[in-house]
Parts: sequence; structure tokens; C-alpha cells
Amino acid sequence: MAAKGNKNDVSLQAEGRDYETELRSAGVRITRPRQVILTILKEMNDHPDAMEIFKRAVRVDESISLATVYRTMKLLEQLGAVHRHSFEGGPARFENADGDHHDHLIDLDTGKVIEFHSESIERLQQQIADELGYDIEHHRLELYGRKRKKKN
Amino acid sequence: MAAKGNKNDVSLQAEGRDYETELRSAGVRITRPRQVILTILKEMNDHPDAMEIFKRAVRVDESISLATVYRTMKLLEQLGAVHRHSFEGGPARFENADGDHHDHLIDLDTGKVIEFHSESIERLQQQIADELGYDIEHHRLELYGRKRKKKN
DNA sequence: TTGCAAATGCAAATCGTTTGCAACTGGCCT
DNA sequence: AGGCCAGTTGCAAACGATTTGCATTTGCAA
Repeated sequence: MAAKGNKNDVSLQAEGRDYETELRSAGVRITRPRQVILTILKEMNDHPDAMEIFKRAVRVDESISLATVYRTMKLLEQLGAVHRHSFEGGPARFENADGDHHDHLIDLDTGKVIEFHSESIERLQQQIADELGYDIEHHRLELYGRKRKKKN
Repeated sequence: MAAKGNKNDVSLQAEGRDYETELRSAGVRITRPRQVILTILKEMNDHPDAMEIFKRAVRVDESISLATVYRTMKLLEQLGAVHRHSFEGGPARFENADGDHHDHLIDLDTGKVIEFHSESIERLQQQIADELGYDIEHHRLELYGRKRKKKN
């Protein structure tokens, strides 16, 4: 269950995929708003919501609309470029679909999201679905907690 | 008019809690709308959303409002009588807080919810939170899948 | 360069849920 | 048995997040 909080390290290969090229060859038009959002996408390593992405986009191009951010995020989600998470309480938050699968621990005090992965849990989920006669399409595992105060 | 103060309405199943008494002693007024909703609660063994609960309630008392259903569900949630789940896509769904903790497998074709529990997974989650220095407040594990069609 | 479907911005619409407010009522007190 | 009054209700309007209709722009293939 290697927690991978140390994932922001340099990767020799330019971090991220070349979404612009990918989308283009998927028959998607690369418009100005999309360029801007793709740049933001590429640079983000957090889990912003639509409004936050919109704000970042406006800083680059004044004329972008929130509706287009929503439309583009939906598109990118369908194309597998981003993942959408609906953590409890707030609006949906997005993350770059780079990297490998992981689940989330949400800090209830700060809203910060910590990623982790447990092969054992994945295996157990699979096993459970098997027993129930189901094929898992996807799953959602979220831990909600607070930083441990008292020292062990 | 299902019995109120009736002697023969002894609880049919041992599992059900007597919410009316519980709430009363918690200083909550037992109004007509709440009576109705509590009865529905006691009888439901599925995961209805607010609108569905509202519809069931209207069948019993024409004058109940959706707002009251929402208010009552929130109250019951705070009092620990029901659990609220926000499965992806739709509106929040509720379940009786009887019985023990479990997670959910949602049938993507039917919306049906299957409950399961894995002590191993619980343990692993705990362990992960420990390693990350967090205390888990609660968690959410949902498997989304479809009934296995082909047998291999 | 042009043509046109695709994409945009804007505003209005939608969905699930909450809330302000005036009317109503449960249940403790005589 | 009646009264009181904060708690509760129904209604409608307000809400936050997201989507959509439409007239206008814009990529980009020809």
C-alpha cells in the first residue's frame, strides 16, 4: 500500500501526456479555450474544482466562460484525460489522468487530498465483486479524516 | 391509519429500533409528518432517495411536503437513525441505520444496491490512514459494476 | 480563402436541496 | 380542558453546481 505522496518528483520524460496532439488526432478541435485549459491541466498536480480551473483560465485568457470549462472538463473526462471526483460536500474536483490508479484520503480540516494505493484492497474488492457475481466497472474509495494530533 | 398506541403493534422484527421513543427522549417532537416518515423508515429495507420517500409518505398523508422530508432526513441523519449516501450520478439515497457497517456495490444497470462487508479491507484502510498520520472519521467504498454475463 | 460544422459566450434552465416566513401544533403547564 | 409558545410545517423562492438553447464566432479541411 505504498503511499505515494512523493510522486511530485521529476520524471525524465516530460511529465504528462501531450493532450493537444492526442485530442487533435481524436478529431477534437483545438480552440483557444481548450489550449488554455490543457495548459492548466498539464501543470496542475492538485484537485481543483471547475470554478478554480475557471479562475486559473481567466488569468490567461480573460474571455473564457465557465460554461466552456464545464464542457471541456466533460470532454476531457470522456477522452480519459482527467478524472472527476465527487468528494462529499463540495463540487466535483478534477485531476490529471496521468499516473496510475489511486484512491484518496481527504483531510476534513483543510480539504487537502492525499493519494494512496493498496494492491491488497484492490484485490479484495475484485474478490468481493466476483463472489457477488459482478464485474466492476470502477470503484470509489475515500477515507475522510484528520491529521492525528496526539503522538503515539 | 396504522395504529398509534395500539397494543397489538408489537414490533415484528427484533432488528428494528423504536425510533419514535428514541427521538422523543432526545427531545424531538413527534409530529404527524415525522410519524409517517418514521414508519416508512422502519419498513424500508432499500435505499430510496428523498423524492421516493416523499412519494411513499404522500400515500399515507396527502399533505406532507418534500421540504419536510428533507428536513426530517437531515434530522434523522444527525441523530444517527439513517445513513445518507451520495452514489454517483443521482440524488442522495438513505438507508436505515440499523444493522452493522457495510459498503456498497451499485448495479449500474438497475441502480440496485448490494451491501457487503470486508473486515480485511477495513483493517487495511485503518493501516493506511495510520501510515499517513491520519485518524479516519469515516470512509466510503463503492463498487460500480454490472452483473457478470459470460461465465468463463 | 472560403465554407460550415464545431465550439463559444451568454443567459436562462435544470436538478437536488435548503431556507425565509407566516401559519400551525405538540405537549408541558396550569 | 384550555392556553401558551417554541418547535414544526407548507409554500415558494433562493440556492449552488452544472447543463443547455441559441445566435455568433472560429478552427481547419478542402
